[in-house]
Amino acid sequence: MKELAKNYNPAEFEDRIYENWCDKGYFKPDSDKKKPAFSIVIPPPNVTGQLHMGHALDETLQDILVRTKRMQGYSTLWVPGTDHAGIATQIKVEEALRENEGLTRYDLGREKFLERVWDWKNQYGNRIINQLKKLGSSCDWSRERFTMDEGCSKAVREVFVNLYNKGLIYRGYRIINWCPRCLTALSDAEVEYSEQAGSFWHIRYPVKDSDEFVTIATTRPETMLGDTAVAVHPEDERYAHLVGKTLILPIVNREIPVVADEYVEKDFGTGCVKITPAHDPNDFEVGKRHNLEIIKVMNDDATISAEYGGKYAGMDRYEARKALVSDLEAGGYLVKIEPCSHNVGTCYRCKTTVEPLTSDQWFVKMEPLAKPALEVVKSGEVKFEPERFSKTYINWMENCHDWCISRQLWWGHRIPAFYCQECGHMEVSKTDIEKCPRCNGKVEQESDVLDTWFSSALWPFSTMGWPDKTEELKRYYPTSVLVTGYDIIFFWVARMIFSGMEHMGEKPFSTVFIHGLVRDAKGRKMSKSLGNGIDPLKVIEQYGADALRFALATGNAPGNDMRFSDEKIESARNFANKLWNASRFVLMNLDETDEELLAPYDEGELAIEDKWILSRFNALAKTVNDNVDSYELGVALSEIYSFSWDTFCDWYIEMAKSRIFEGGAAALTAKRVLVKVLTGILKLLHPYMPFITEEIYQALPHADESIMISEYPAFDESLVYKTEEADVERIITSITAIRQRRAEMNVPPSKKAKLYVVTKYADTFRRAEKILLKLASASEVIITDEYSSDDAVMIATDAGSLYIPLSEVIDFEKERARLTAEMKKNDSEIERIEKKLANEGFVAKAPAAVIEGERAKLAKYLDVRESLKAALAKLN
RNA sequence: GGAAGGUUAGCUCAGUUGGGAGAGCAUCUGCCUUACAAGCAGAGGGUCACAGGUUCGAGCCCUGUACUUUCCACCA
Repeated sequence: MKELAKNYNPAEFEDRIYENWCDKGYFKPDSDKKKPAFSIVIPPPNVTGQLHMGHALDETLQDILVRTKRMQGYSTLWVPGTDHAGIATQIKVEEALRENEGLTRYDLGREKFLERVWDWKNQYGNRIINQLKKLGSSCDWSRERFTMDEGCSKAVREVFVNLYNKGLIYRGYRIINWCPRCLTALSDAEVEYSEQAGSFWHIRYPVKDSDEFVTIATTRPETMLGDTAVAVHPEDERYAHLVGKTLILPIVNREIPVVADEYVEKDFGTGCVKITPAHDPNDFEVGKRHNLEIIKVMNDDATISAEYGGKYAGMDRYEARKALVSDLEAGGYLVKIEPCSHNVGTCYRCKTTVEPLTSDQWFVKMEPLAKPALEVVKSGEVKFEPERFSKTYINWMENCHDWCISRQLWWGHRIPAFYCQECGHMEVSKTDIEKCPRCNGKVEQESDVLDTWFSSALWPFSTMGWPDKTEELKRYYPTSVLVTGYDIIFFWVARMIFSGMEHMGEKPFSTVFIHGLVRDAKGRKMSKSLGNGIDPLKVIEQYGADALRFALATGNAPGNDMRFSDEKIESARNFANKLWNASRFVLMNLDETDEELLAPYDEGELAIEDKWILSRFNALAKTVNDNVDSYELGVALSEIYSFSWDTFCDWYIEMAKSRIFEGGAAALTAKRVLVKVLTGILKLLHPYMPFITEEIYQALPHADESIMISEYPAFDESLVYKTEEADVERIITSITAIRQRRAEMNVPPSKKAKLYVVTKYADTFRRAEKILLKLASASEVIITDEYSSDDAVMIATDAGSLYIPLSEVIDFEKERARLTAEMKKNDSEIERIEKKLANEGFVAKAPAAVIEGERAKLAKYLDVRESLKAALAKLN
């Protein structure tokens, strides 16, 4: 038997334990085919990223599920891996390149630059993986994947070509979201909107060959360089006469028509809208309807183009805006400037204001893919937990536009389209080609890469070897549950679902377990710019991974955001310390052999408190299992917490002490029960706090090589002891009442006093005598039919009347007042219940169990009344 | 404009089919009781946002109001 160190110091054992688990191969799925399968694929963190609290929460929840299922006898597979994170990674490498060498990626060229990114990936790719290990994650590391590894890349090509051949991927000249900082197109999901203060410029456009003007209102005057029409509502009488007329675009002096389109709101602004098809999604649609010219006035970096910019060419879009406004004013075209606030789209990676512009891009046609993906959620085949997030999903899926998947980056999966330099033919191919299949001319591959999320969407099956028909897919697909934050339902969850349906013909997972964000103590989002992020690794260093996991897993409901604070982590650490010390106590009293301690006991030797704690533990096992099944991990954990601390430590250990210190057969029984229940607690807790539970388990007499491969406690019918539970609850009630009275009278525990008990549960009190002596500061327990003197403190409980002769500290006047007050309160309770039971509606309609409960309560209150009556009679 | 959530103790939050509200931290009192002061024993503290409704019974279900958070869409 091992002894535990005097103080709980997680840093001493966490790494050692983790290494051992890895060495033993416990994280690999059990090959036993008879075991049911349970599988999870990790939401792959960015390969160059660093562990943050969001990961820590996500990992913790997954690990809790995986470890629980593993102990419950499932063959569990948890696939780890990382994401190449196109834009994010490329930006980082470009920044380093600029800082260290003063170079841009163009200086290096595509090939050389990509070599640098791979170097970077190889340098930092392990960092995040090692950080995940620090948390205790029980992933099968032998199956670690990367979204750009060979297998995943193969899957990406397969999917791209299949979708292209089905007409679900197409190339087109459309208006898209463009980030002038990242120099790439973005999907709708990658644009974040933020409310910004702006201005509403009212500008006059003269009507050709007339003195008339129309006044348009715009928030983006600089785009007027690309105006190709002004639109009014077809039923707007104010402007009906102008429809079909021609306007002279100020400054530019280009002629543009007035068109009628229902898109225009008569009552907003001036009722006239300038139409810039190249730089506004709505205008683009209007332009299509009226066959308007598309004039793109901006370059990729959002400077004004030389072709259409005139004197503004080369200016940044905001510079150009300023210059234009001032020129308009000078020319007498500016009517007024109104302040207004409007939503501006920004790049989700760099927060630069996106520029809508027309461009040649690749798209995924969403409508046909969305259909089955909606069906599978609506039918409940894929369930969101909590349920409300399915509405978020359905709403998005029903309204999403085609997905722009091409990115003007270098880091990513290069789109497998090949353009013939001779005949212009485009060939989409799973394998690289060099010659045009039509004219044998030289081909060049599309330079764009795919959206990062294109490959993440395939993660549940690409990591299992698809497109090959592998054993893994057969056994572990669909996966059991996906654990992720609500912030990537659109980016990732939705796309995995339609991808799974399309390519596998089956959902990728049965349940989507959604969690919220981890915020700082003040409720703010943790962010680099605020500098309020809490580093999980530092927390682990200081408090241990178990404390971190506990703090993250408890105290909040599924799907809700949570705050992380020192107070929370300290409280978690304190719990670990409590468990540590309770275990130390048990261990320091074990001097028998492991065989003796683990030997099955005879039920007959059990004391009532033994049966009580076994029965209570059994109920706990049921609650924990039930709550895990319904993804209420926080509830499960807090049940384990309060049982361990309040029930086991504060009551059972204290009760067991008298027998333990006495020695002999009774002591052995007590020790066996202590070991059994403590081990049970450790097992239930192991998925939540894997390290400390293993460390203690190894020190205790134990049957399995490791706690993580032991069997998870489950409800056991043979361990229900209703009678003993009620008996011990009565004793606890009595002890609590005695302590309460003594505390009120300022009698220290060290001052012992006799305890006279008048009760109908004499046998129970007799069996609990030693417990009462120890926990109720009794010098002697006298069970009697009647207590006749009037010199004692009287305590009325439903278990009986308790008398403590402490005449020297008693103020009889106060005693009388207290007992009278208690009587009054008790009577009002009696009255309340009697009234309830007299209510015909209640008796007729309430469930039998509820009525029975009320009757039992009434009986208790009536017992208390008897006790109080007797006491008051003595005082009067 | 649409949708979802929140409003419960001083603070942060639980509260799972409706059956007289809980935890952690904080506060107050008393304890170094041979596992633990990161602890032990007690105590105080809540018209469960507000107004109606359903029900024998509502923190929980329904309607409305107020404040608040987030997401989506967007009228230039």
